[in-house]
Amino acid sequence: MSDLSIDVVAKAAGVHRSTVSRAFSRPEAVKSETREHILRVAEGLGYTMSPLAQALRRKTSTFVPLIVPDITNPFFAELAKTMTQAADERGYQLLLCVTNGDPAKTDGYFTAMQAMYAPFGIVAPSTKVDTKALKRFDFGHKVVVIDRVEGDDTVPTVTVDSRRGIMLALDHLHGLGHTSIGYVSGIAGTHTAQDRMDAYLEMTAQSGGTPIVLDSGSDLDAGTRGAEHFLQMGNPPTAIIAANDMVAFAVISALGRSGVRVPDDVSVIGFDGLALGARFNPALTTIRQPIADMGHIAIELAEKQNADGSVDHIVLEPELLVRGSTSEPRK
Amino acid sequence: MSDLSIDVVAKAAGVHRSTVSRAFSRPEAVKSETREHILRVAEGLGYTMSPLAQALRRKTSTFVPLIVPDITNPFFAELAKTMTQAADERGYQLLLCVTNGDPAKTDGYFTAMQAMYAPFGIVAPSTKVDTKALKRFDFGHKVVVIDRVEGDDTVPTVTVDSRRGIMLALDHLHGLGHTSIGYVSGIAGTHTAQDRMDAYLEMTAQSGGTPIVLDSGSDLDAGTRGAEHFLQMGNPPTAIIAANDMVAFAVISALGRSGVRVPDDVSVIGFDGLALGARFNPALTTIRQPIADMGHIAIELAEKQNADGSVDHIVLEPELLVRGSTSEPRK
DNA sequence: AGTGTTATTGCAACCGATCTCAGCAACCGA
DNA sequence: TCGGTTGCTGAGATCGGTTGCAATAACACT
Repeated sequence: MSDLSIDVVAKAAGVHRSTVSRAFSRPEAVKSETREHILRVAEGLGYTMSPLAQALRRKTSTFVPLIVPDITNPFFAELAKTMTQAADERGYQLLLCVTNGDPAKTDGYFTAMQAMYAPFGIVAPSTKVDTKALKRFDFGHKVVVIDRVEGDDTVPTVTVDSRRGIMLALDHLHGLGHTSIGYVSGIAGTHTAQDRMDAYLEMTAQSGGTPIVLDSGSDLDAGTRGAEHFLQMGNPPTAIIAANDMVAFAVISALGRSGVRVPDDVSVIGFDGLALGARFNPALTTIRQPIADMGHIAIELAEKQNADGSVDHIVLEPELLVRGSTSEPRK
Repeated sequence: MSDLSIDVVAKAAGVHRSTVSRAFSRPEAVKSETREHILRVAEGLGYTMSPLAQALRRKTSTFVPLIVPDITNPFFAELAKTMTQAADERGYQLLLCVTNGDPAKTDGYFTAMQAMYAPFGIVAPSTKVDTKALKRFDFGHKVVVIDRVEGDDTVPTVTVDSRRGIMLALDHLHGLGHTSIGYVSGIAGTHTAQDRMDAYLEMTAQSGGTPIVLDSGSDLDAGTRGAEHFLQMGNPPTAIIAANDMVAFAVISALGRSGVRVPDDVSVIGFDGLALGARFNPALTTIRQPIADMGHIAIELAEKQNADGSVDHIVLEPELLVRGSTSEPRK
């Protein structure tokens, strides 16, 4: 039950250890008869190959690091979940690395992963990624980023169309009859977050409205501050777009503490489409990002880059998810 | 910048590779002069030891698997977060393994971790753990379980005192004037979940009340069903204890959809103390589990067992966290 | 039968460390 | 001055596989 090395199996099967090795990793190079015999013996012994030894010799492994700033944030949690699945559908093992937003830790993970011969990595950043830093590691040449990156086309990315998402939100709110719509930024200092805000600013201006940015911070308290700001206004907007679901939760919670009801007094729409939103009070209307797709695509992109060196930038379509936190403005 | 093996450093420092090895892993065995020189050279080259090679040779590594059923569940996410920290404070690397409740996957992770020479593992189960299954792996002898386990004292555990937690909740509610208190179970089929429910049953009976179990399922929809049950009652309880925070969220959300207000119409108290609860609407009153402590203690227990073979069962004290979802019953 | 291919398998070096053993120099006491 | 420690370093086997190369077997063809 222990100490099962390849030599043990080899002996038991009456062949050389290299043959056993081939039987597992290059089946076509072994006579099918022999192979089956070996496999049977191995099976009987309960033998599995050591990924460590394999990686060491092959100088490549199946460990795929997913680097996220905070696993406690449901967005990253959902990403981690779908990526785990996507990864082992393809025979990889996802290694979750949590940085807490500390760049030093990110660096640490990169060197570690390089040492583990990870074939590539996925980064879901909380701030604008510094591609130069990424490339200080030769490993950094094989990274897929879940965000838009600026000024560097050499790293594959997957994102959703922020403008389109904001447009969906705005259209939904306009359709309900809202004309005064506020915005609360927050949490992530990524390009994506920036894009959402820019889109909001631009599009409300275009439609003749006045942008009302309730808070533009990028920490966890943006939602709370946005709500406070809202409460202090003499003539507050009738609807609020939150940069992401977590912020929307915070906004609604803070508003509720002051007796402001959603959607009765003000409509709130989020951005992310977290499963959790369906269990919020009220259930959150939001712009859904296809998180599951993002996971699969990120891995495909990485594999593609490894294979033929191509660098793609995939932009996914978001989708409006109407639940309970938006309604017609009260007259 | 690449191909940095121990031999390269050895050559550069003019010593044998075994000396370099010692300089890193057994500093006291090398003349301090030599050691410092080696370290300096290594530093200059940007050298780090290969954890793979180390693990292979030493037959022990610093990889610590944390096996959870669902990382999307904030409880496990918070656990993962604190354990990550606890782990690398002690020089371990936490490997997050998500099973989705599939025992086969759990098995897979165990063999994998055994192959990686993990010194021990932590299991946060979603169902009663089968210690027999655990021990089919020699690795299984070095596992700490985050739950109470029955009929097997040989595996270390860390839990919180469920009875005490329920008592805290009941006392709080009684103090506010509630006499009719319902209960919604849910999500986890663990001993812990069982204990909470048993405690509720027992203690309300003791205080002369009638237990009202709104739902006793153990899936994600228990909360919703519990709320439905509540709505159909002619004379519903004035307060509800939820087996955990996620269930409480679902209860409040479902209640809200039917126009029932928390805490105005009914008080709801959760169990877990998730950070997310503070951002719920209303902010959730709950029984806080010391999740951070659990993480640290789990690792300590594992190390202790590794060191002297001792098997401890730590029971932590929960704590009442009063936020906005409970108030006096309406008359 | 003789020769050229091709399919299989064994051999042995190698991946990047660790660790036991042995060698050697400096040091101690008598 | 000599045997006995002690401190430090080098040699080389080893962990569990992989892989290029050589050897042999098997088969095809003329």
